[in-house]
Amino acid sequence: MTKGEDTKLKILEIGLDMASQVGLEFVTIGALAKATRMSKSGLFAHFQSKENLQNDILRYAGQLFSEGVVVPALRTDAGIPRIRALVRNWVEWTSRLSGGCIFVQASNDFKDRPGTVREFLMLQQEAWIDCLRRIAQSAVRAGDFRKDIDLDQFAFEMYSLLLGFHLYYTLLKNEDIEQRQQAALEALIQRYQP
Amino acid sequence: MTKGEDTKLKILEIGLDMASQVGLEFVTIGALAKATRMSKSGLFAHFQSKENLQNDILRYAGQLFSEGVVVPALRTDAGIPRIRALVRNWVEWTSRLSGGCIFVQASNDFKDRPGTVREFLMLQQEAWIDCLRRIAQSAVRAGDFRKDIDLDQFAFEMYSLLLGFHLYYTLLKNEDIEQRQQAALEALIQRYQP
DNA sequence: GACAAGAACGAACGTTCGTTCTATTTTGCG
DNA sequence: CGCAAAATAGAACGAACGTTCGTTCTTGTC
Repeated sequence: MTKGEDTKLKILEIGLDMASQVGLEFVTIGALAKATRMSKSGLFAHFQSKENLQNDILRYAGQLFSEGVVVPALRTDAGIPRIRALVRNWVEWTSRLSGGCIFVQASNDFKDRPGTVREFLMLQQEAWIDCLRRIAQSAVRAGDFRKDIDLDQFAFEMYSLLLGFHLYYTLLKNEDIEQRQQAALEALIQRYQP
Repeated sequence: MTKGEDTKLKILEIGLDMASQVGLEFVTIGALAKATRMSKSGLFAHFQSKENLQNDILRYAGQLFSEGVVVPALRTDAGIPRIRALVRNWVEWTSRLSGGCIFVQASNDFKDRPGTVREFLMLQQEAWIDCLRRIAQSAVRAGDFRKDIDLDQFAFEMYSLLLGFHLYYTLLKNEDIEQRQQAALEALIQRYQP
């Protein structure tokens, strides 16, 4: 790892956390430079444009998300245990960043901002929903879910619970919400069982 | 209605729609002045500060929300029909603004921005959740829901579905999502029935 | 230890931000 | 109509924005 790659990673780490709080558009070059104790121009040289910075932050987040949420879940037993693991990992991922899930934040920010950032976000979100779909399918194969269920419907309801958790958790600072969400998850699981 | 109040309303109307798309922080004085064909200073005189503008936009939205979502629902029969009406109104409210529900947008934007705007948003969201709770309670009284249900749990699950709808609708432009959400709502209702 | 390449810097660019003046136009009332 | 008050405009402010430039400091290699 060269020196440049090293500092770039540190920038992305701090930028990611900052973005989870105030949103990608408010991770200004100046503010990020101050937070990393660098000069604006020195930092800027790593990205050539703000759009690149935003994309790099999201790609970096995507990597962490994959490593921290999806992959570990896929290592658990297929079926309901895997679903529970995925949710647990997602909640933990969301609590790790000080502003919650960066993708939820950025999806709201960029839904009406055409460009490469939004394009990336749409792909990421589709991929995430597809992940939920697959995990439901593997639950069907494992015999934990009925065979006639609607996978997309499950993915939607599952993600909705996470989004509900996210709002209660980030804006309202609701303490009990993880239990609420877990209770809702169990009810959701039960509805899809044979 | 004096001339000043009239133009102020027009400003708020356009500002509200703009805010639903790009977020309250990006409704800049300059951009809003251009959109309303006014001068920056002429527009600014109505609000004295940007924070006032943001608060006024949210208060205006709160009024429309109350008139368009809550009040009409309260005029329908208590119980399940009222729940369905509330959801229907919320979806319609969300589709009316070109960027979706302003409160969902702003809640994400301001969750880590201390100030009067966030304070208002937290109160508004608490009030909305309380509205969901009450409507569930009236369903209990009407005999549509069991007596032993957890009202907060219902409110959470209900709002989660709306938030899921919101993301699919605004970012992913998913066409089928209203049906999905309706199906999930019916399943949710059934779980709480006697 | 010399030396090219890479990394970080400070200063400045034009633009836009929110805000504050003063001046001008428009409004509504006697 | 006349005139104060209200409403809008125009110009300017310091600060911050993203970006560019040329320069300096730091690497790693021969």
